[in-house]
Order: sequence, then structure tokens, then C-alpha cells
Amino acid sequence: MVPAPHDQHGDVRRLVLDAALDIITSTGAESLSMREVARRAGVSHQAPYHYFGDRSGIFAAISEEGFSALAGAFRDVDFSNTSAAKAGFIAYLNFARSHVGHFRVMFRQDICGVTDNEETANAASSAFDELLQMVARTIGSSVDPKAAHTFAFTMWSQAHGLATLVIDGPLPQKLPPGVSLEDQIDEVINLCSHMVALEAAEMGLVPSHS
Amino acid sequence: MVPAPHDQHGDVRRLVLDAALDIITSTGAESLSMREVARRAGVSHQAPYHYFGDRSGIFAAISEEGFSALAGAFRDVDFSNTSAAKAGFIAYLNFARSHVGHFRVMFRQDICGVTDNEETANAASSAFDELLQMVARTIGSSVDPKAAHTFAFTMWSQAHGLATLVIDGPLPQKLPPGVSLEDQIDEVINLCSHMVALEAAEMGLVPSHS
DNA sequence: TCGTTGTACTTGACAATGTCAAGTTGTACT
DNA sequence: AGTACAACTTGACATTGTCAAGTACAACGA
Repeated sequence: MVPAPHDQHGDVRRLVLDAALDIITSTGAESLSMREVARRAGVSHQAPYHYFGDRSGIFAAISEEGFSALAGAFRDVDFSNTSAAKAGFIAYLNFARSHVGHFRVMFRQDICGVTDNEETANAASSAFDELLQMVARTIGSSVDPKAAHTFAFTMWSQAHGLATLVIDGPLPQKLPPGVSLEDQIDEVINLCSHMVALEAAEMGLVPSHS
Repeated sequence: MVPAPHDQHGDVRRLVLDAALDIITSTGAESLSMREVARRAGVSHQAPYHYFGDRSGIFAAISEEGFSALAGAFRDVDFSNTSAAKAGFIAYLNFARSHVGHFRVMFRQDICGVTDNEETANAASSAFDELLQMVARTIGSSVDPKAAHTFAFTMWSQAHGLATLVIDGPLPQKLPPGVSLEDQIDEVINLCSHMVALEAAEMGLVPSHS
């Protein structure tokens, strides 16, 4: 007997995506199996294929969702109590830690190239645009685009490296005695922000706050 | 010492490892299959199991090799023509780009936790020790260990983020018009090094060069 | 009212994969 | 000669990704 197509919840696509994110968050992208996803979502092993085409389709959808959420996180950054740079670093790390499933997939071109899927590419682009705007807030918009790009890549590298090392890397195991992970993260972010501020000051730019 | 079995090449372990690295470098860790590895190495589909126990055993071995090579790369850094910080950044990026297969595996605790395998953990520790020594060269050894750790994590984040974004991330697709990837990388490394130098100077420390 | 079209799934089948179990072959040491 | 062990091999099995072909229902035009 085939169950009603428009079931009580209805949104199978969402169920599948959430099941996939659950698996990726807890055991990594490597161990995501289409059939396990389907099982958790309570549908047949082929239902996910209907929505996502194949395995990489699921990753592409997650990646798109991730970049959209990241763009949103950048947009919602509150600059009132701290420097733009520090607020940005905190936002990036918060995003990564609260979206581990997405984060693990977004930067893995082996399982879903950003270029493969047009919607994913667009989401990634708008996230990058928000990044550039945030950089403009830090070093001003009068700098030439090349320098702005270099600054953006640099700050992105700092934030991305920290997030990666915290989530999947050995950083939490290498803490100095008596220092908690949260404190260590705070200190790294402070140091990064301070460096950025020093650099901006040397360039003769006025940072947006202290 | 160990005489070749009925195989003229002899070192099957090495063959298997190289085949695995080939696959990971070209198509990513996701797509590594034990049977494909065995096929490329010209052995039965069970031979790799004899040496590595299971799939994650191969990843653990690659990770160990990677961390050892990274420690070696740190040790061999030539500080004579540039600041310690810049030399370190360049070494890290060179390592990542010339050991893509290793690099893709080393920081993926979902496929091989650093803590799982003792030898891998040791290799990772000695790489981290070399990092700390390099930091000492940049900011001096008189700073207290907590601050040194923070500095190390910060520089590691910068280098690691850049390497990740270059190898697997969307950075190469987001270059400003008229700028090559190599130039962009150079500029980011210069900016990072300069920031570190500024910070060290502000802390009242003398950087080891210019 | 009937047939068509489309969506949202389903069941079934197949080759490939990870891994356990059980050989087989050569070498080393007693 | 006999035992032990390393270095593989062949065989088998459940699970996986994915293709192919159904099934059920809803919306639409004639």
C-alpha cells in the first residue's frame, strides 16, 4: 500500500535535507548515505533522488543553503559594540559552529564544486559580496579594489582557518594548560582584529570603532 | 632487509599508499575506494587490508606521513632572506600545494581523527612543536607560553585558511580582474606577514628580519 | 466525463563497494 | 622436519549509488 503523497508533513524535501545535515554534523560528509538519509526521513530509498538527482545534488543544495545563510549572517552583523573586523570574525565563527553540517560541505569542491551548480554559485557570490562590503566598513571604501580584495582574502583566510581548525582540526587538543577552548578562540579573534586594526591605521584609514 | 615476496616491486605498502594519494589528489578523499586502490597498485582487493586494517587505516597512515612532512617543511624553512613569519607562511602554503593528497586528509577528523591513531597523534604533535619554535623566532622566546600559543594559533589560522581556500575553496574563482592567482597569494601572504610584524613591533619585540 | 499530462513518489534490479572468513604460499627459526 | 608467521589471495555477504519501470493522485482541457 502506497502512503498518501501529500502526507501530514508534506515537505519531504526539507525532511531529507535535515536528515542529511544531521548525519553530516554528527559523523561527517564522508559517511552520508542516500539510503540512510531516506530511512531517517521515513521515505523510500529513491525519494531523495526525486528532489536532488543524485548524491552530489544533496551536497549542492546544502552548500547553497549554507552560503545563503552565511550571506545573511554577514548582513546581520551588529557593529555597534565592537570593530567591524572583530564583529565579522565572530560572525564567521558563530556561523561555522552553528552550521557545522553546512560548513563541512560548502568548501569541499570534491563533493560539490561551487561552479557545478548555478544556484550554489550565486549563493556563494552574494556571500562574497557581503564580505567585500564588510571589508569596506573596516578599511573604508576609498581604497582601490585590488587592495580591498587582498584585504578580504586575508581576513577570510584568518576566519576560515580558525573555524576549520576549531571544528575539524587539532586545535582543541593543543590548548595550553589552564586555557579553555572558548578563551583561546576569544584571544585569537582579538589578536586577529588587533592586527587588522593596526594595518588599517598604518594605511591611514580610520577604523569604524576604537 | 625484508626480502621481496613473490613480487618484483616488493614494497606493496608504498604502492598502495601512492595509489591512494593519486586518487585523493585528483578526485578527493570522498572517492577513494579500497578496491580501486588495490587495482591501481596491481594487487588483490584485500592486500591493502593486510597493511592498513581498514579504510580509515589508510587515511591515518597518510595523515601521519603528512604531519611528518609538515614538521620537516617547518624545520627546513630558510629564514635568511625574509622575516620568519613570511617564510613560515610560504612554507605552509608550499607544503599544502605540493602535498594536496596529504593535506586533504590531515585535517579531516571525520575520516581519521588525529587522536585515533597514536603515531598520527605523535606526528601531529611534532609538527605543532615546530610551529611553536617558528613562532618563537618571530616574536621571541621571552613571551609567556599562553601568548605564544595564541600567536601560534593565529598564524596557523591565517596560513591554514589561505591554503584551504586556495586548494578546495572558491578563492581562485573570486580573483579581481587582471590579477593572477599567484600574485593574489603573494599579496595575501605579504599582508599577513606585515600584520604580524606590526603586532610584534607593538609588543616591543624585534622581528628577526626587516 | 474522459483522457492527458505532470508531480510525487514507490518497488525492483544491478554492479560496485567495505569488510569478514578462510585459504595459500613462501621464508625463518627451532 | 616441523612449527610459526608474514604476505598475500579467493570467496562470500550485506550495503551502497543509481538506472528503469511502475503506481497513485491532482489539475487541466475537451
